[in-house]
Amino acid sequence: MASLELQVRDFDLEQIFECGQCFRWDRREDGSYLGVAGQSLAKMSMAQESGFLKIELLRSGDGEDENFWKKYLDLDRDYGKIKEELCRKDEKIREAVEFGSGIRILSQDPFEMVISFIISQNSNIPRIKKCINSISEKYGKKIGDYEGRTYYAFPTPNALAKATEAELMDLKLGYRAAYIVKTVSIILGNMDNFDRIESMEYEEAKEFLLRLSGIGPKVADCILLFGLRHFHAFPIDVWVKRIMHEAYGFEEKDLKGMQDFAKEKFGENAGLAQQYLFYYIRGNS
DNA sequence: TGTCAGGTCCTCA
DNA sequence: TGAGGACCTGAC
Repeated sequence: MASLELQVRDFDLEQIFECGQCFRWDRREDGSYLGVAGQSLAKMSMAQESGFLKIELLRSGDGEDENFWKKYLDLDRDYGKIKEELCRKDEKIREAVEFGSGIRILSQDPFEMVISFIISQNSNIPRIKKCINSISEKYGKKIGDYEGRTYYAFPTPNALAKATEAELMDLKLGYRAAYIVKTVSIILGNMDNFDRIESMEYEEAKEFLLRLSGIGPKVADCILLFGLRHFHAFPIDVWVKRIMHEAYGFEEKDLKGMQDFAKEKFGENAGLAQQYLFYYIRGNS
């Protein structure tokens, strides 16, 4: 079994995996995290020597080498500098940054993000995780067994195209089943565009996403931030509404005001600011 | 048992 | 345009 040791800064496994950006990692009793990324199954823990992350590659997908994990964990970005800039903005964001100072934005697969965040609407994290695991088990490629459990990769668009609405309803996706069937069909019909979505500008990518079924402004911004690395995307969910009301006095309906404010105040790092604020309000209420 | 959860879509003024 | 209700399901 291969393993990697990577030097990390501004890095906290719990904060990264519990800040709501991903649904495929589970905390173990010893504080390590076990999960699937791409076609790989891995276990992550902090090495005794502080500042080193240990990644045990329990099953490794083709080409998913050290560079894959560096990109996945966004290790080449200087979060220290970004945090410093954000902290200068005001007292509230400074508190939030200090509270979640080890958060990093993962670089996840765009298609997986599309489906995962359609599922996330009007739901909660345990249920979202269960639905994503069910979909992966039924339509994804088997990765391997570990400690008595079988792990599967998230399905490709072609594999998920085999799913019917009734089958997805059986997996307890509820009314989101119809959205997924329609969205997968639209994506497969526009594969040329979807293939180049990672190189699109924010506005073009968002416009494309909003044409899919079951994707509104909030879900689109989650996909843009967590799957397409648009760091200024500022997803506004109920928690962000809450903290924008408490910290900055916005009416909860005033989404446009919040977006403009975030763009103006946090600029190109609005998405990371959103994660700090989100993690802070969830951890303090 | 009822409420609410990381929203979107549809209808109707 | 924007407000308000419907929508699957399950954790709490």
